[in-house]
Amino acid sequence: MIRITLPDNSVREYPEGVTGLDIAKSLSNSLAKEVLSVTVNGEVYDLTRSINEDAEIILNKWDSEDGMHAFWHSSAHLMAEALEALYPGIKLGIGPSIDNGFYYDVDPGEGVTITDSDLPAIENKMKELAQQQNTFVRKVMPKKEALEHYTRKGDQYKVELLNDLEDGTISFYTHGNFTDLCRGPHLPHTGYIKAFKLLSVAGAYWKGDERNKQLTRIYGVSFPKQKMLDEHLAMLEEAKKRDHRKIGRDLELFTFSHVVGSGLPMWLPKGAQLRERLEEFLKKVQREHGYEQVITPHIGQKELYVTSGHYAKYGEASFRPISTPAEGEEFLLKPMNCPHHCEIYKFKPRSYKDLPVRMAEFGTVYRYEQSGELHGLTRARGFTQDDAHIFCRPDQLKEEFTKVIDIIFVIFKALDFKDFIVQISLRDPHDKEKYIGSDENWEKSEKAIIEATREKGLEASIEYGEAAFYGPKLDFMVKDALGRKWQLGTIQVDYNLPERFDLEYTGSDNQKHRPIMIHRAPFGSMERFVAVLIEHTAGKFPLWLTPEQVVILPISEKVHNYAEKVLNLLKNCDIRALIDLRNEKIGRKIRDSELKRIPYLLVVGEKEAENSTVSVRKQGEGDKGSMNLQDFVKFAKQEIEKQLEDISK
RNA sequence: GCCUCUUUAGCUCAGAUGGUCAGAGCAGCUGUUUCGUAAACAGCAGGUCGCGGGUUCGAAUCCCGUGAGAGGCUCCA
Repeated sequence: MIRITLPDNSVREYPEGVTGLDIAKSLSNSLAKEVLSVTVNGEVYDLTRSINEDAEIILNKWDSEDGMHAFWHSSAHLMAEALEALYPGIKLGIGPSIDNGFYYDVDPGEGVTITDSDLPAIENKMKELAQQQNTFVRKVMPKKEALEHYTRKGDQYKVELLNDLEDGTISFYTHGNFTDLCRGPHLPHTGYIKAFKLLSVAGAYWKGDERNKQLTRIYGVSFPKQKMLDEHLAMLEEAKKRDHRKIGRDLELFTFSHVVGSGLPMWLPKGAQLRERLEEFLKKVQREHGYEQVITPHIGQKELYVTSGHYAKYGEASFRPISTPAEGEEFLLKPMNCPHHCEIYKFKPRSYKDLPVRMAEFGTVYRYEQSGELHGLTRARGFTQDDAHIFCRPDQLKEEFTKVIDIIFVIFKALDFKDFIVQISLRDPHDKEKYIGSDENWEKSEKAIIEATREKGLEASIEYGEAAFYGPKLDFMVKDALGRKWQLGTIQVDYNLPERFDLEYTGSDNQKHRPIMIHRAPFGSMERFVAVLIEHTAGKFPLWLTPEQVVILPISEKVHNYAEKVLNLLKNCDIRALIDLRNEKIGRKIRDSELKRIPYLLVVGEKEAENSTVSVRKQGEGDKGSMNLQDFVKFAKQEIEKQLEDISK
């Protein structure tokens, strides 16, 4: 007998070789129906895999990631089985579960393409196979035998995968006629997979390397119940409605024109207003933190970027240089602001007493992003960074770094971004060639970031190989409506540019010293930040920020005079108000204003005009009853002022 | 840049197998209506069907090229 410890710390005895499913059944029938995988001493097992020693176990249902991933992973196998049946000779790459479903990368063979229109047929085959309720059987095989098998089969991708694996740990899963190299774990049988949908077809380079062949990736998602699938698909539809590209058009915030060029956003009046308000807000916070605004030109000599190292790294993949007609001098559209700021630093000799120097600029930059990468405002070719560079002494580095974290917190709190991910991006220790600068400086800056992050009590993941080529970064990522991660705030430590631009300050010892640079952008870029803000708020911006705060809706022409009076009063109190004088019924005016996400709607008719009142509606909440006009003005002003106070705290 | 898909009026979309297929709703304009809390009624106007070639007696529809967009991959100073 072995001793099994359950999550509530109770201990039960079972015969050796007992399975997770056996244990679930012994606890309750309903549990046995819901459980999907079992975690045994920290390792996730199939429910049907025997447990041979004392263990602490957790039975994973759909509500746990380990349960869900077993489900999706098994779904990927089911799909692969269907694909093998429908496309003889198809070769399989990898087929994992992901955050919201699963995919399989396949090579359908020369001249065979799988398109969206083929997905229903694959789904039908999957349905048919799922109904057979084939059990997943795990088998461990020596590497040699496995290699022989796949070599014989001509499955070059699996052979490649096998070559990277340690012998002795190689497991295979078989269900029905389908066998796959796989770590597992899997569901007991395919019948668990009751509801699924194949979502899209995409190209994906083998092993994520663009030098390799591009395989066909099929994405899908599956659930234990049809109702859950329906809800998930409905949720995806809802998410599409929050897409910043759609809301941006509906609310007249920004637009693109293929005549101007792809990836070059143009801010419409309301969007420009919104953006300027955000910029003013950040400027104020930065002033309080000792920053000074600077302004630099949109172009710079090519030499500037040769010096900075950017030209060597990105020159070939950038917009081509522009040149002067007479002299043929080459200039680049600036892809970043730091070299210009370095030159401002050099404007005069600096003393250790002057540091830190904090130079801020809303700098518009242009980068040649690959055409397939452009994505609304989140990935554009022209965008404005809320950039700043801090030039400081080594002894100031950590404090300056943590102060930047504080600013980012102020911004995120002000705009109610609660779910952000913090990522420390370090260099790839196996590929140091990609980076410039000495090992010593890299180690110093990586250490500084890790320490500052720890001192701030931030839970950060460490990603190797994600650093900028000149230094490590601390990134703040936020997800969009469809769960895609975008980097917003970023802080980067840089020892390299000061060296390359030969930046100096005179120390208390009267010797020349090298300052350290911190690059930072709390919003990241105005474009990307506004995009994510739109998707988070669904266009319902906070009162202090929204371009139109109050709309006055007269019921008929008879009260236009009174309505105009209300408008002027609000405007005089610096409330952004507008009036709807259209010859429309009140229901229509309300609807249109609601769709424009205007926070307050003031309905005024003859009753209101007589008593100097307004009938107040709050967006999304309906009728709030009538209010004295003066009282409403006071109330609205107070609410706006309170918001502004709160966000600057 | 690569893979798959899409591209018809400002927006959302109809337009089997090429032949009154250039349409609808909303928005716009003009009238009528002066109205109490999420779409009044009527009329009018709007498009060389992304662009350029080709096949055909005939192309929105088929083929080739190209632009733009979507979902991914790669990339992201």
